[in-house]
Amino acid sequence: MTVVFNERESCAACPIRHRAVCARCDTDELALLEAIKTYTTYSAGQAIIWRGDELVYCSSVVNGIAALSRTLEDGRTQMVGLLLPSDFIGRPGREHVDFDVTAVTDLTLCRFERRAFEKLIEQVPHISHRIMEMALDELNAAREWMVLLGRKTAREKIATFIEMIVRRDSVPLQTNSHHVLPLTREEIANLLGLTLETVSRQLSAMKRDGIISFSDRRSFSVTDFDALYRATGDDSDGGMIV
Amino acid sequence: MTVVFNERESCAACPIRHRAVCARCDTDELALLEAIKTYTTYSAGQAIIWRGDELVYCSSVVNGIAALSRTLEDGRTQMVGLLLPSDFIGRPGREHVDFDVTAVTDLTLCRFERRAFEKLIEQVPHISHRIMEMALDELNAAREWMVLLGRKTAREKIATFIEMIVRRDSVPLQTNSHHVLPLTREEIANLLGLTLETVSRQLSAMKRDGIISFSDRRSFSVTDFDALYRATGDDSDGGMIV
DNA sequence: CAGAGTTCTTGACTTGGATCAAGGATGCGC
DNA sequence: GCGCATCCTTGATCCAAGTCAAGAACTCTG
Repeated sequence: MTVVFNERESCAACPIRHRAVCARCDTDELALLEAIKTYTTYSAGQAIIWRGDELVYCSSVVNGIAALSRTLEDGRTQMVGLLLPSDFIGRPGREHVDFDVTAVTDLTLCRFERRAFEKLIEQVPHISHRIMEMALDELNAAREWMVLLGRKTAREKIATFIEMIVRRDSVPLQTNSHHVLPLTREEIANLLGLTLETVSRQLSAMKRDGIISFSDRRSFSVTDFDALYRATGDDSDGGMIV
Repeated sequence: MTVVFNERESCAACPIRHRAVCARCDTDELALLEAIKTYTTYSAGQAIIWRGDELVYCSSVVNGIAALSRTLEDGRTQMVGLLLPSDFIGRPGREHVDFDVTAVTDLTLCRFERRAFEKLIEQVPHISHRIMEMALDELNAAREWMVLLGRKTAREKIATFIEMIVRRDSVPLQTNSHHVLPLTREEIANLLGLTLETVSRQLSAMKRDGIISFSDRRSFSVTDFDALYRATGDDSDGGMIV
């Protein structure tokens, strides 16, 4: 299991030191961030902020998973992103929050008061440069997800999601290693733009087809990686290029 | 109509001077960009770059509209963004292009050789800071679009699209001002994750319902703005906050 | 380990949007 | 201003995924 980061440790020992907004900072710059940081923890399922709230803090995910989502008037909800360790929450320069943020698992955030953080960004180009890189990467990921939401079938969506989980856990890919679904069926549905029944049916179908097998409802392994990849509907060229 | 920017004019006279990647630059910094810029033009329908191509240039749209899109193996295509004047194309730090880029209308780009541009970014924090802002805004827009693609009905998608066009053209909003659809029915379909037949039917339905009226196939005005807004399916609170 | 609340699965039925098909409008080149 | 290509509209039919419903499998609490 993940070792929980001890809050008292310095930034130098932080598990996301080399991937988060601080990645490009040298020791002096890190000290400036360290001076204004605080940690907060949330337990699984807890709401963190709501759309429309005043944006008081910008944060990095230290460990755990959070979700960004939007709910329409009648209750339809769409997740627009999963936030993993090192991912950034908040938009420096904005007064209000644009999406609901929820803790999917138990979660630790490294938090900066927004105004102070904005001042720091002006002084420390390494921070804005890093946020630029991260935002451009996120933008790419969001656009890939738009293709999934707009054009893929339920089967392709599920296959893409499974493949994403597997790729995230283990490079290089190997058959039969064990993976955990971090989300409930309903959360998967909200991420993929489906209903929970369709998610359940497609997972059962992929099990029946010998592509994946479940040890319990949340744990699976891939039994036919080729078939999984073919089921994603992705263009075979481009997939390799990245 | 839009006045076409004369290439020979300096950056100081550029129509996107205060909105593009150079927006935060002072006169000296602008000179550095000016030294490496070149202009290129494309005519409507022309392909600019393809996914997988080597990323040689980063560019800003000076005038016209470009589209970012991705096509799956079997030909299904999804637009993942419209690029309007001042929008940025390319990802400094990446070797390859991630999405196809096409000129939707006649188009002028202000272009920088990628390597040189990356060096400049390291020297001039105002540029990376501006790209950070722009990328975070784009990310928000992409996420809003994900909600549309994942959860909205055909009618809501079309209403949201129309409302977007109208808002873009004219603030404040007024009934009966004239607007132009910059895209064909098929392009609208690819942007909204629909088929061209469904787009056509929904536009006809909105005409029948007295929400919009067409003077020709590409030009319309809004006859019932309230009904249009209600048809978007958007949450009434949040919509106002932004 | 009993009972209550989740979460998940599966079946039966419905439906919104896709697909297939035909014809009309518009624009462009010669 | 005729011929051809593109773009758009409308109708008929189909099907993937949504909805509604019931019950099974977990899991948490006392």
